[in-house]
Amino acid sequence: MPKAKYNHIYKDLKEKIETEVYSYQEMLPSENTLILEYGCSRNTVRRALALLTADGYVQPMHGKGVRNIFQPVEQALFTVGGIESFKESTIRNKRTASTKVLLFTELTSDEKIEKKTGFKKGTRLYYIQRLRFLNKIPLILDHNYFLKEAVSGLTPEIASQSVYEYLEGTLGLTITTSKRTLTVEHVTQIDEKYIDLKDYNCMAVITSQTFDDNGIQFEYTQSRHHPDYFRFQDVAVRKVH
Amino acid sequence: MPKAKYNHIYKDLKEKIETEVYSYQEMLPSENTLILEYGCSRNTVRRALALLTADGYVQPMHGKGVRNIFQPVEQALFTVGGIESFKESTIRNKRTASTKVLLFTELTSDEKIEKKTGFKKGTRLYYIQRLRFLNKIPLILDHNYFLKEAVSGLTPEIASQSVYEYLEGTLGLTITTSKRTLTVEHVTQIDEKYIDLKDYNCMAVITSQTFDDNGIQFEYTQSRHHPDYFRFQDVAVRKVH
DNA sequence: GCCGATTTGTCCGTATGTATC
DNA sequence: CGATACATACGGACAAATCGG
Repeated sequence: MPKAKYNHIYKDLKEKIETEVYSYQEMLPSENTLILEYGCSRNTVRRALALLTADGYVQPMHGKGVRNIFQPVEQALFTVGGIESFKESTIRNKRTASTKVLLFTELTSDEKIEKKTGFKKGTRLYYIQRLRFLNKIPLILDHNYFLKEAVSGLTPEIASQSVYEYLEGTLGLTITTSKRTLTVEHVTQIDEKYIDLKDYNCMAVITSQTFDDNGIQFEYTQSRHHPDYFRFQDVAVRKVH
Repeated sequence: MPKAKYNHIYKDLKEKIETEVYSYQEMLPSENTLILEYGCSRNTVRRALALLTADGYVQPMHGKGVRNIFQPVEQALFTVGGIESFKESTIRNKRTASTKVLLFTELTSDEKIEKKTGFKKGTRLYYIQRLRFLNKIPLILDHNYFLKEAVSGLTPEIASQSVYEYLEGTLGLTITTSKRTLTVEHVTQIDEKYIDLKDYNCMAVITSQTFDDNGIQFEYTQSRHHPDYFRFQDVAVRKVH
């Protein structure tokens, strides 16, 4: 599917870095060397390196070279990073997962919902509550709002499996951009009802707006995580100098 | 001095989007139009658009155009985003800020510290504890580890102002990459001693490793935030398709 | 459904600037 | 000073997706 040459180079270098073909703080081959290795133009090599830079894998140094600054991290418990579904996350985190649908209903956006979710008043939505289990333990409570016209045919059965697989596989929808906000909030009654938080009185909350490849927002989700099983990772890079 | 042309175009378009010269869901001018407007090559325009895409401001659609998907968000309380110092954050969040240095000391990294911070055993470090006030209220507790050889000349006085200003201004060091992990943790005795958390028994914790433009890690920081005054924002974009 | 025009996506080759060694 | 390496910019070519007639 992705035949893009720069993407191939990106993945190849990424794997070499992860498997320590290049070790921490070591220099990668120069751009000119990589051009010869991969038989491509300078732009294509630079594009792959730009992706690695954005991932925090390497650091280009003007006039000197490109340094590997990747350090393996212990994937503790449940780590959230780029765009991926719960199912994909569990696989990457090597957990067995399951989902219980607590509520599956339809509603129409009003002013209050519009302010919260970004869906214009009058829009038809699915509202779903789901409880997520990792290794049989209930750890995450999801509140999903889906744009009905974009995800028609959604059923509780699908919601208990992977909604994203349905959207991407069956409907041919492409998830592209996700804007996320992370906060820490007090537990609610419904949190306590389903999740054993021991003595914690708050949860890690990710709210996200997700857009498809037409720039249409089709999802708003609030995902409430057990503190002990939550870790969010991020790399920030200064633009320009 | 950012004289880069793509950066100028990026900032110009960004401002036009923020001031709603282009409104939400509207198409931006086509690449060819922008080439004429800015008098530059296609690559340069595309580079600016790529930055806007990474910011979650626009979404390019193959064969159709580039859509504005920017929505203004209410900057509630204290929002964390890209790389910036506490001082820069407070300015952007329009707060008045101050800092109290609780502890300023030197130490040598051992195995335990190496595992936590990434600084090799035997490395000389500054260890600083600082309390951050917003509008006179203590809200953030910082534990900083700085690589001594990279930030020589650091004093408690500087630590009570802006360390980053000292590093970038006086020492000519360039902050480039920051790897961050966000978790929710129980409050500690020292948290409770300095910060009024009301009935919260946990805090939002950002741990970060920061690298300079030589790819040298010069900082490890754990920043503990009051839940009511914490918000972390992020945009994730799918690579390839 | 077809065809041509438009628009974004990928890739190439080259030139010039700037920082490092 | 020259060689090397990354940074920016240009112009051109072709592919792929979309849209209107």
